[in-house]
Amino acid sequence: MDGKVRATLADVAAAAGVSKMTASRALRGAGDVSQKSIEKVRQAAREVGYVGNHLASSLSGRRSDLIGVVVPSVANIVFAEVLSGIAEAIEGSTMQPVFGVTDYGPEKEYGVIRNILSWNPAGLIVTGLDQSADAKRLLKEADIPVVQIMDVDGTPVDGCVGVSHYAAGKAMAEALVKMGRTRFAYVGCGLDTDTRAKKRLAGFTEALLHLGLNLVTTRIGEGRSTVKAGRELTSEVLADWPELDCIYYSNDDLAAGGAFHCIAAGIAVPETLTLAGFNGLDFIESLPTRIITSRTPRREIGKTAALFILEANDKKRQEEGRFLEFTPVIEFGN
Amino acid sequence: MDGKVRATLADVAAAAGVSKMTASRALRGAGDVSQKSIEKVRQAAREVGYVGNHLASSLSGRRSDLIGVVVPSVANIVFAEVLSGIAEAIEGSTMQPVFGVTDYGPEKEYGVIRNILSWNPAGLIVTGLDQSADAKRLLKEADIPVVQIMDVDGTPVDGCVGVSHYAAGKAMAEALVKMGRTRFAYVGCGLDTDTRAKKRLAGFTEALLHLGLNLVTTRIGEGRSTVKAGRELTSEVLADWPELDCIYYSNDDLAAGGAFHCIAAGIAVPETLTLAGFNGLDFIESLPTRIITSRTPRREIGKTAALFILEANDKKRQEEGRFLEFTPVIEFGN
DNA sequence: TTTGGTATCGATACCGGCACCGATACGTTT
DNA sequence: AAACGTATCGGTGCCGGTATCGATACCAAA
Repeated sequence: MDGKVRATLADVAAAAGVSKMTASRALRGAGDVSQKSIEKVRQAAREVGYVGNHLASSLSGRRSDLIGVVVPSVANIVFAEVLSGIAEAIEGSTMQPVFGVTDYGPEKEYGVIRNILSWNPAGLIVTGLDQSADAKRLLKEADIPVVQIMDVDGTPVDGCVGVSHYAAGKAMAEALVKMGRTRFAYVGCGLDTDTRAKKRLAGFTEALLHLGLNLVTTRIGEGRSTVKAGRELTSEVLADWPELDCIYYSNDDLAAGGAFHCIAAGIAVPETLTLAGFNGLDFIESLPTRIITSRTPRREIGKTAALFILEANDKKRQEEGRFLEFTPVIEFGN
Repeated sequence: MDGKVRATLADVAAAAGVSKMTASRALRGAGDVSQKSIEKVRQAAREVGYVGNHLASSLSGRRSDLIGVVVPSVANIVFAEVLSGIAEAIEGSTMQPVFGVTDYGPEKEYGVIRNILSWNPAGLIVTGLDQSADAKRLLKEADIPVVQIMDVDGTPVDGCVGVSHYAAGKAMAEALVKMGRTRFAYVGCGLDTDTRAKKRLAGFTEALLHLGLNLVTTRIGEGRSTVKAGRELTSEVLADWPELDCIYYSNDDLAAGGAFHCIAAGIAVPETLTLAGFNGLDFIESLPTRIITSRTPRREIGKTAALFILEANDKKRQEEGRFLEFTPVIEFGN
């Protein structure tokens, strides 16, 4: 169109016959501009194809329109839904999410947080409460709203939205015992890095103990939690312990794998063997067998966290870090 | 630590007893600095806790370390895996992905692209080849590497990585006919907005026609593609057309729902009824019934697209837009 | 000694916006 | 007519880096 490079505010101002400042004010709806000027500037902006430059305005206005999001993985549908909730919340605003993936690695998490902070984001959403001490210091000194999500078992740096995994594990144990189950196995994957799954397991065994019961066995797989792993681990654990009447999985993916094994092996679920997972993934309810699960409001968590940040940016005063705990609902299927 | 605000390059320079320029060069490994200065500056940076400011360097260096990513949805595991591939590719570089969600809306897509462009990204990855004319103009004039992903049926603006959905639909039809299927139904969701699903359907019916066959019926659901919708639609379509021996779904989620219906209804799959989907989602192979699917390399697509952009940024010369077509592999399960 | 080359460094001028404050125009009050 | 208030606008100076080019020091070559 105009040859080389993108139009700047100066081009718009020149085309409209006003100063840069007036053009700037007109375009972003700041006061002190006549209606006539506003229209002239808008028209000029359209003509030259002005797009604006967030980098410049963020640098100048010492507050960017970027929201940093740090998650352990995006290939996991749970975090994808969190992202989706965040995207929903900032829809309409000029905010844009920029994300980093930690692969459940604390050192990598530190690097990602550092990197994202260097974009001067308006706020930061990070997964979990168990960052390294260095990372927490970074978050504390950042002087922007920080929201830690998914977990509430611990001390948040600032804001916090999530569920108590410890309580979720406990509640599930109690529900299963109430159903008459007594011979439990636990099947999980990647427990060494997934601190939240560990908290659920702790709550689960604690509650069992309280009821005079114990886990018959525990089987921890290598690698990521997948349906396939769940199917294999279930097959293995049942071969060793055929007397089990209930398996608690670290999440729904594994539990679904267990369900598939049972269908293939002709095991009656939930009569002979009861399966329980965590998350309440949507497809669970369409499964041909009943899986018990704790439904977590993943999208709401993302949405709420983003809203916390939007709010904190609106009001000058830096409020106390906001806190919201959701309680997972146990779904028995039907 | 130092009281109010983050340390800047000037602080580092002062602490190291050199000029801003020398500090800048030392920290980013540009030449023309003595080893001694480099160490002094590094030490000083560590002491004052320097984090850098991407906004400033991007504005100054007229090239940012941001990669824009535009996807129709993140709640869909397919695009989540694409993001995962992108994250993997830029791991180690200073690049950071910033993403926008279009919800399959062309106007919203235009807005998102515009918004992301205003961050002066180093490159842009957008889903599909079927943007609005306005959006395409934006992409063309952006003067940065643009990679359109997932689809190759059409004319890319610049780079392109994906699969031919038309060919995938065709290949699936041919494979199913070869297996002896003759009475086909098509079940899909959201066809009005999902242009790639539409291309698969076109290829599928075209191939059937070529083989002297026709779709017995087509059932298009409202809303998003979910396992639940697949189960319901399958139940409905089988009630109306019990003679069907094959259903082609717009994707694997729906097909899995179909499989669950068949398990619950006691229909022999694949003997009585063959089910075919699209995507090759991981959990398909663990299903207790065999579903046929076209496996697409989603993570590779994301990774390759990001690599295209990294490459284009390395070399000064703006090369021809790069192009890579993957061929989906039909998996019959086993 | 003079010349020339290389390695190292710093001053200056931006990048593209926005905050701040002063200037101007015009209508109103006294 | 003088003084004042309000609405509208523009100049200047940064935000925190980097590109560019010139300056300086030091050593080898002529």
